[in-house]
Amino acid sequence: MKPPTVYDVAERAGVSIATVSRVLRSPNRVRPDTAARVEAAVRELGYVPSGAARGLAERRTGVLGLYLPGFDAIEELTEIELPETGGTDIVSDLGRSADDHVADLYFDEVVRGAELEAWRRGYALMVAVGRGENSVQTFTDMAGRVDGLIVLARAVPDAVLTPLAARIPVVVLSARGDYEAFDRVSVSNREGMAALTDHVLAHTTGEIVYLGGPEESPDARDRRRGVRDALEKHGRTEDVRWMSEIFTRDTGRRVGRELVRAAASGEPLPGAVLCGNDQMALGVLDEFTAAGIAVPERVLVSGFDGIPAAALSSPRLSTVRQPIEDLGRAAIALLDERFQAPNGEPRGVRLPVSVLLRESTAPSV
Amino acid sequence: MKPPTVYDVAERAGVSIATVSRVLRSPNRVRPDTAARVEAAVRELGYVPSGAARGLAERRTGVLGLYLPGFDAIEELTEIELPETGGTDIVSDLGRSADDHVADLYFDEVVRGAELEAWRRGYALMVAVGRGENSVQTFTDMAGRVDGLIVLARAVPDAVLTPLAARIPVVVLSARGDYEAFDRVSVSNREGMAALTDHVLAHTTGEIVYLGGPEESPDARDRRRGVRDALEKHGRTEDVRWMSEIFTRDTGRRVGRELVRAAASGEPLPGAVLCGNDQMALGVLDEFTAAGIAVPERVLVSGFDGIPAAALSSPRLSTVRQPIEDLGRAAIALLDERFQAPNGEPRGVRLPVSVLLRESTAPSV
DNA sequence: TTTGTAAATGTATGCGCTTACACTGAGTGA
DNA sequence: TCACTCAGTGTAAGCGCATACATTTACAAA
Repeated sequence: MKPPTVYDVAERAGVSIATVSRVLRSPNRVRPDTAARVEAAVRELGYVPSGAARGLAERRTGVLGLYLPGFDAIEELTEIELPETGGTDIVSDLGRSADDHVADLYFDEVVRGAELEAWRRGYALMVAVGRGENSVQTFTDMAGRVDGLIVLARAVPDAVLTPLAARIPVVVLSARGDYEAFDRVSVSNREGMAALTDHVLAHTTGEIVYLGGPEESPDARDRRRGVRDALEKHGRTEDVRWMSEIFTRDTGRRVGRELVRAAASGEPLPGAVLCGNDQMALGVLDEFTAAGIAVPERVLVSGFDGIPAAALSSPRLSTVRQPIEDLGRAAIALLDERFQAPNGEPRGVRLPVSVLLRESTAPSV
Repeated sequence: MKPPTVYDVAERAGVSIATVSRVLRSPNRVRPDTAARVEAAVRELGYVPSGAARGLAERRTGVLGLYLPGFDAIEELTEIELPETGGTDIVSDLGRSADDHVADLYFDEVVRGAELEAWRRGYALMVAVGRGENSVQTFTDMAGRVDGLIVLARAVPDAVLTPLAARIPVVVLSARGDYEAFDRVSVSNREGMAALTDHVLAHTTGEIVYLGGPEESPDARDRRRGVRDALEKHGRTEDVRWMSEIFTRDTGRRVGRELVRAAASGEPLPGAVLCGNDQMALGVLDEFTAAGIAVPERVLVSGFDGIPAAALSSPRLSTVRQPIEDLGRAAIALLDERFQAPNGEPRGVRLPVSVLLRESTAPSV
């Protein structure tokens, strides 16, 4: 049974398809009684206009796209069970440690921000993620169905992105120096880290350990640069021990243990351990706390990201909060503005970060 | 400058549009060298196939839809600033209470689950939310552009949903007794609450306070029924004081204060305070802790939902975790199966909940 | 060489809608 | 009475693609 079309509605209402279309698009251009007849026919047939046909005829879809590179969480997904019976699973959850519960998938917040802003402005949002070798395919697929597109920097080869940008508005997220031909949104990663480091340097004269993320990560690089900026400002570029590790709480614990051990064997504790993200910093805190090393009295610790857990630790963690959700929102806003002014100069928006000074770097009194 | 079409590509490659289409859809049906020529032309022109045209011709889009009713978070959104300069905002965040930071928008997880599963299965997901009086419009708009649709129960009038379901597969989320003609997914709200209550009743002989959500909320109603089920099982339906309030932490605090005050003026403390959600329970805990009333030694407290904060409180909160993310995932899975078997019986999937027994209801030793 | 067959490609149609343009008829002013 | 408007409606032409069917080509067999 085929879905009804304008033709069916037109026939039933005794009008032409043009009139049907008008009733749906510009109701004030038809006489009220014909409109009523058409609406009745629509209702009786359960007619739903085909978005594809409309999009084709109108050359716009009212849909915005957000494209993200694939991430592990998807690959790890297993088949979901579909029980009809439900049931209750009773779990004794006593004595577990209250930790990595908070899945802090960076993308999540971007997606949510984009969704909220898109909805607010009356667009629908289509989200797709690349998977394996089909990712370019997935991307162009999506590009073909939207009026504008948001892409995470480096998620798509330039050879694909550049020609596309000539067709529809494209906003690049987290672009750094590159992508100057595109509208783009980023956050002040580097400045934020510099400001936090600045604060820390003002409160300790000891050695600084910088526990940063992997060399390849652009985020990690920016944050490292921020640290260096602050060190240079204070003329203390020699006081630092640089480390590059993966961004996990376990990494933080491991490094924390090493520092504790070193201290036990007589070496001085560093004045501060700056971390490239909150998870690492929490790991370091875990070990310091376990070893009875008082933070911030004996050593300062700081993080980056502003995840919720950073406000629940003890001591609470000084950190830099990135407005990730705003990243998504701003991108949608940029797209929307680009529709108004298709040929303006590319805009680069930089969102401010918040340096949250909390107990873990409070100057020892 | 108009986007290139198959015609442009065909002309450039010196072939017909049919061949271009074949190169894109079924590459093994064209000679490798023609394919190469076409691909070159595609690249040179920056051709991106129109999703609308394709959808129209193929009568499918590869897109699934998720429709949610509007919620306050959107209405409250203000215009976002788009600064070009970035900057750093330094905030002294000392001494703040570490609390409602975690925005636990129920929908979030549904959306995320649906996204993950859709991506995993190679679909794109389109998410839309209804806003004000245009919501039906938004809904049909979306319905016209997708191959299948997920809708939250009651988000759309039956008069709209029923005829649509004859056209494309529709899955209803959180359907209760109704919606039997649709594929649907729900969780064992009632059974979960019954199981948790059962556990609590086994560990106290005192009065039970049930601090539930608003009467109108179907969720609240189901949970209340679960409590009643357990009370009946234990023959203690008289031991309970029922309360219906809005689902906030402040509500919990207010009620907590009342109980503390009553206790101070000589009334006995209840044996347990069961709450309709975690936020309320955390509010109650806040006040008990502040007043020095030991939980679980003097009174048991439980929540519902399994939000992250419930695992970070002290004592940690016993609660029932709903597999919200799975709700979204299961819905997508159902849709996908429905594509295989368009005419099967409607399926009702019930997902199991997990009762998480933690310190807040641990039997006093 | 001719013929048969399969692979490769082209032609033409239709998917369901919007909209420019053409047409109709009722109302207007002269 | 007769142009002349103009609101209301119809006609028809695409929008860009996939694909059934028709045609051509390549190549093996006769």
